[in-house]
Amino acid sequence: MRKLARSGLRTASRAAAGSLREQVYNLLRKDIITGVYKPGEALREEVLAERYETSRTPVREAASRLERDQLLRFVPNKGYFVRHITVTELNELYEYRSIIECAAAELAARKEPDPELLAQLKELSEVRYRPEDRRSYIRFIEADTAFHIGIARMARNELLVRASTDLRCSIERLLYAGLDLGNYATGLTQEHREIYDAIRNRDEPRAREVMMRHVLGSKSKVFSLL
Amino acid sequence: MRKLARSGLRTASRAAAGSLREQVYNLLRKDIITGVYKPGEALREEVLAERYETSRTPVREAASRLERDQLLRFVPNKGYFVRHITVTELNELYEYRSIIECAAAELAARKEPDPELLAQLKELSEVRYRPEDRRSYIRFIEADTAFHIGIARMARNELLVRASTDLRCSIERLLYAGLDLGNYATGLTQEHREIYDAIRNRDEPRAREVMMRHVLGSKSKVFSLL
DNA sequence: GACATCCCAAATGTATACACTGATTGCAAA
DNA sequence: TTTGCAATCAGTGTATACATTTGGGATGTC
Repeated sequence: MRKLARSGLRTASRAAAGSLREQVYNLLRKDIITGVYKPGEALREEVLAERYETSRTPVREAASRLERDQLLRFVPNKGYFVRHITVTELNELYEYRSIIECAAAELAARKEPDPELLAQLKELSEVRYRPEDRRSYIRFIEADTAFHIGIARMARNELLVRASTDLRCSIERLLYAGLDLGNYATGLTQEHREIYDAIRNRDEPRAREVMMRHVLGSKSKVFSLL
Repeated sequence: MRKLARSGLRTASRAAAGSLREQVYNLLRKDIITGVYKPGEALREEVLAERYETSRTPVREAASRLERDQLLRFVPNKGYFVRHITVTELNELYEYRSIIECAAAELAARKEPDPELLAQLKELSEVRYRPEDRRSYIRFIEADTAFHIGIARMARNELLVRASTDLRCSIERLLYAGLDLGNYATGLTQEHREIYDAIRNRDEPRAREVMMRHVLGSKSKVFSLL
């Protein structure tokens, strides 16, 4: 049985993707974000181990990370459950997001820019999606994530980068939920461009302000879908 | 050998302190913060397992949490190392701290206060320490942590509470380092009182401003010890 | 003497067996 | 019929055996 598993796809992908716990983390994270597992669903270690062709140990380590990412809830002696997002938590999420990302935008505008990062940011800010085109929407989500994390990178603060990265778990999950609900992301590209411009112009107050509008706009779009 | 371990102190403390991984996490965290392990020191899973009278499994889970807390650095296939704090990281730490804690103070002043929490905050803000008295200084550190996390609680945002809690790992470590270096914490009690007053008076701009001064003051004190 | 190669040892990475706990169900007695 | 107790079971908590990787040291050759 070991031999069989080892000889599968896993071995090939392993060298590329790192340790099993990382692979499981990435796969499980994606499956939760994209809605493969429904909120409230119980995830048992053994079942997950089978599904991802590994043992409980890497699954446990991946799951405990996902608990920190707010995607899973852990109950001692009971197991892991896909988190529900309550309205209260949604409010807290966007409040926190505005704190982190507005600070990141302001700092990104303040500090000496890395030309390469700036160029990447420009490209990312121009990614659009076509309504009704699921694939282009998914590409947009990925660009959106890279854009927002890129701003934290420009702020040159690893703790902010990490906070932004952590936030994206929850945000992407909402964006994927919006996928089935209509044209969530209308107008976001234009806002991204404004944020980029403010940062390029080293205009700190405007960078903060435009980012705040962007976050609040996203929030009200999400709430309108409820 | 198992039997022996089970019959030791551990069994008694276990029910109180929760699972072994939690116990190991708390003990190891404390030992790193208080300087039992020196920066750069390599911590091997098996050795830690012996030291805390358990096996590698809970140690691994505790260590991976401590890596997220910025107390350990993990190198694949090599192990865990107690983190050095560089000057760059110290700057980033205080920059991030000011973002999180100023936002928390402002929100705490904005939102409807919980009377019980407010009373606790008042008490905590009054804790002083006597110079040269190591024990009173340690009590002050604990009160300081509870005070700052308490403000995040008043802000009624779990994500902020968590961010503040995470920050305290690194901050406490600095405070314990200051323990051997002199009267680090002079004047902090007075500043705590000002922060408390601003929050009680629901004065948002002042809460933010006083907290900013407090954080920047702490930062320059830490830097002066280098 | 220096360098390259191979092998071994030490440490983590993973799998799995065993322990413990909490919940549920079934049975018996009131 | 209802209630309480006990036994069983499902699932995590922990320990440990085994696999894999990596770095260093020893040995051999140029």
